[in-house]
Amino acid sequence: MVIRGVAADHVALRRNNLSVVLRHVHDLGPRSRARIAEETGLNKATVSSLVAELVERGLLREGSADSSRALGRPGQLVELDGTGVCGIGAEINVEYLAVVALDLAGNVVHEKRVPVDVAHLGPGTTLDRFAELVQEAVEAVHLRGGQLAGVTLAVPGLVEGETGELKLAPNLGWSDLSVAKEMRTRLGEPAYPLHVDNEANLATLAAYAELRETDEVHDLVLLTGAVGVGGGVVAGGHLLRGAHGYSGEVGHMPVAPPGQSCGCGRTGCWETVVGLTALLRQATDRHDPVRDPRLDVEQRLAAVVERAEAGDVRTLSALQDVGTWLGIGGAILVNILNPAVLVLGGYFAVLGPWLEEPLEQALRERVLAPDGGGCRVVRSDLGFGAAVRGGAQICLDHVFADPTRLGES
Amino acid sequence: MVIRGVAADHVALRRNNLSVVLRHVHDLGPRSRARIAEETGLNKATVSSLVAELVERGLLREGSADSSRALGRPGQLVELDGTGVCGIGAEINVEYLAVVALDLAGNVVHEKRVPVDVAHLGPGTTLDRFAELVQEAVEAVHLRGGQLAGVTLAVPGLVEGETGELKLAPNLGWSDLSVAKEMRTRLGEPAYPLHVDNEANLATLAAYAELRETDEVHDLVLLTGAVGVGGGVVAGGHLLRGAHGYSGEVGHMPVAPPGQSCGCGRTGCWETVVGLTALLRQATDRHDPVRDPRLDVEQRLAAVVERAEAGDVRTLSALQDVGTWLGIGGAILVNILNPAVLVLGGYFAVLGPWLEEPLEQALRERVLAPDGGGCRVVRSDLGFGAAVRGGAQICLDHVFADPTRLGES
DNA sequence: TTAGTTTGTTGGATCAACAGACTAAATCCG
DNA sequence: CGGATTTAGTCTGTTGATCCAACAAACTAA
Repeated sequence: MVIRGVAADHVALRRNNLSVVLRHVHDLGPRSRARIAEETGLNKATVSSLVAELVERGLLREGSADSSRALGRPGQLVELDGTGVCGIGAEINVEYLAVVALDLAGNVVHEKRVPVDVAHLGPGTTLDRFAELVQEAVEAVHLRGGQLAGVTLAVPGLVEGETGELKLAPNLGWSDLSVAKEMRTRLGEPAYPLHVDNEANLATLAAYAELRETDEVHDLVLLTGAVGVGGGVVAGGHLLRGAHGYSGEVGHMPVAPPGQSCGCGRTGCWETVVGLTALLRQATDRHDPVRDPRLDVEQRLAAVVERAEAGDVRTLSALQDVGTWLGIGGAILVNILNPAVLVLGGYFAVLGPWLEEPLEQALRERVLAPDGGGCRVVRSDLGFGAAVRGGAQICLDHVFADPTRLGES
Repeated sequence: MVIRGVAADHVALRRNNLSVVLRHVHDLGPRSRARIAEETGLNKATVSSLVAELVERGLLREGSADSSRALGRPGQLVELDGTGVCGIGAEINVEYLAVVALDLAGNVVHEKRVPVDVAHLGPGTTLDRFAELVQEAVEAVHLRGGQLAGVTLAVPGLVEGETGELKLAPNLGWSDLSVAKEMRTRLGEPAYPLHVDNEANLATLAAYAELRETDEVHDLVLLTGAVGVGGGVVAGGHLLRGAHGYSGEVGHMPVAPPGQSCGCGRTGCWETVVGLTALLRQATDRHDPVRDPRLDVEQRLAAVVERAEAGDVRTLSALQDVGTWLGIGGAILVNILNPAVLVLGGYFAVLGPWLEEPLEQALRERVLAPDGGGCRVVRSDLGFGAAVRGGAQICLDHVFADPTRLGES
């Protein structure tokens, strides 16, 4: 179906086919008009017309001649014109602010990350700094002569779907704050679309975009390990947001034996056995510098990796345990959602080599469907920049879905 | 975003708008052409043309004059013509075979249910009987002069999405059986579409269709209580199937203390504390006739209801416990999926009045989002006929999505 | 040089939605 | 009672997008 449930006319038809051609070239790479026609089922003449409009709008451009075919007149390659349009993703997190601008081809146009102690700074000052960071990126995009498709802000907390209000961000100590409104004011009521979304959701979208480049995957679960555990779900090619945007809260599944108390006030939460804190508690002594939360996370993780590589028994045993617990909770998710891929992000990705074996074993044992429901475990290599990429990606997705939206406004 | 935008032409445009008008009349009831035009945004002339084609195809019909408006020429009401098209849903379950035929308006055209001990009978004989049951329904539809949109078979087990093969049905003791193929042979290679789907998934669709009649709900979770526990998820208006169709296996979440051993071979599974067996174990003595699995489930449940109503302390305490455990597992689902509604089906619906209070309390305590993520708990009143209704519904949904498909074939 | 192949464009045909004029059928009001 | 007003639905012509078939262009191979 063209457009789900909405009355359509010539304009919608054209929009749909523009989107089909643009996506086709993006997903499958440069190719001639004739080939696009053959592969999409559109008529050659129609493709010519669509390509002309997309070139006009600065989304496609004519490339070199196609010399790959032996016989006949060679085609003129049509390729994505990345430079014309950019999307921006920006993130507030416990220890840093970050921003990235991607062009339509997915290339990084601008990138910045500053360490910030958000909890100490408070919302007002943090958002001031955050707005400066975003404004820099906006200017960088304009300096390159690109159009801005939109800005998406990632926050580590519950974001109300309709209003974009931040209901609760326990790790920041914030609650009931309209980040969108505050930022719009600070950015001078900008004309471009500005959205707010959950950090794990956006990281999931980034992982999805990356996986799709090589695989035909439309169902995945992302688990990001930090102090807590974040989760995101793509089901049937759509990000699962839930009725009010509060989906993906996997950290507090009551699967662990009552022991350590959790930040949420209960015991037995999953993140008390798979969070970074849990790993370090088990792998190190109290005064081990690796436990020091004032140090940079990446450096502390590097130390753990070093010990694991050196064969340190206590470290390896802790990793084994965390991997198994990861599998116990992961099996719940796989049983409910049957994803094609379980993506490990955050610190799980860094320590993946030691976590995967016990994790996969636990999955095999506990997933009801044969062969673990066919679920693969992969590590995301986007690191801690996944959320900002996903935020920028979501802006670009709007352009791919409706190439006519830009240029007019 | 559509999974993959498909190239569209005039025909697709027309199909889309036919679908829009048909759905509009179905969802919002009889109304004049002028009103349809106003509400959908289509042109008056276009609506006239679309309605004419839908009448031609036997999906809509002209009703009486609309006397509701005070002024001006009264409109001719256009209403759903239920009689023209039917969908059939049929179910194999542990204790019975069932079938229902629904017309486009959702009215029951034919219905039958026969008690059968499937595990004893074995696949061959069971499918023979099942085919007879379906054939009767097909004939009933033809006798009424209706076109058959399709048949969907519900089975209590894991159904592989692509092939429709039944991988594993522990409660039937079946595995790796191509139910679709077997049934097609027995039905004489019929021309109508024949699909196989998981019983809980189809029950979920039925609940979704029912809820949508009154509410704007697009995210829900269904829990059906039987010996085990089945689950189904609708997210963003789409049934969540997972990569291979194995989604919704909620019964084996390891949330219970290790005690009773589960049919899957492990201990601690959710269904060992919320399944019907668990309730009866706690509420009754060993030789209580209510425990006798040879008796009809509905009668045994009626006895439990009677004792609860009479204020029997042991029964009430058991219900309280099951309700709490239902909430503990339910909270996991609500945290992951953030549904607008949690629907209780199967025996949970029957005993709902006693389960809901402890269930809702557990949800409030354990769901991270404020106010339980806004999730309501409701009882389904479809009883054990939910799956067959959902199966018939799914056939009709295809007609609503593409009203041109019928008539031609 | 010529035949064969493939690309991309052109002009006409088709089809569906749209806009506005027009007819139809009711109520309101003098 | 009859004209004004209001709303419904149809009719006619226009617009716009795709498709089709023919054709010119560009290249290879013999």
